[in-house]
Amino acid sequence: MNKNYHNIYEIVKKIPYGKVATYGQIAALAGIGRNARMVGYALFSLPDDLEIPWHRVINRKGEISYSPARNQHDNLQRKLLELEGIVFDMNGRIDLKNFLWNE
DNA sequence: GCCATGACGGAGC
DNA sequence: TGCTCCGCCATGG
Repeated sequence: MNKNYHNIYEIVKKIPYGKVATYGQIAALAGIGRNARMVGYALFSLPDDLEIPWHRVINRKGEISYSPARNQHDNLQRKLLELEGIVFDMNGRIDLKNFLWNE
């Protein structure tokens, strides 16, 4: 467990209600810019118990990305986001223009 | 220690 | 926007 990983969690927790952030954005803010993949790794190994809004973290396309292992929870993340007022288009994507978190 | 894999991102087409 | 290729690098076999 690195300090950077800790930063990732801290940053994800800072994402405001009704907003989303991309992996690259999180990585940049955590000081590990190029390691967007590590952000995904970190979140993947994250227990659901903690109060970390992992569902507000998406890929650059504005779509929810998830591991095959989490496949059964695909609608969970989407549902959580919809509850926050985030709208999905017919392709299941989020309008980053309106919902992307600007620090 | 090498090799394959991966919640990704960006450049090029 | 989509697809492909490449770069980055932690993690596991």
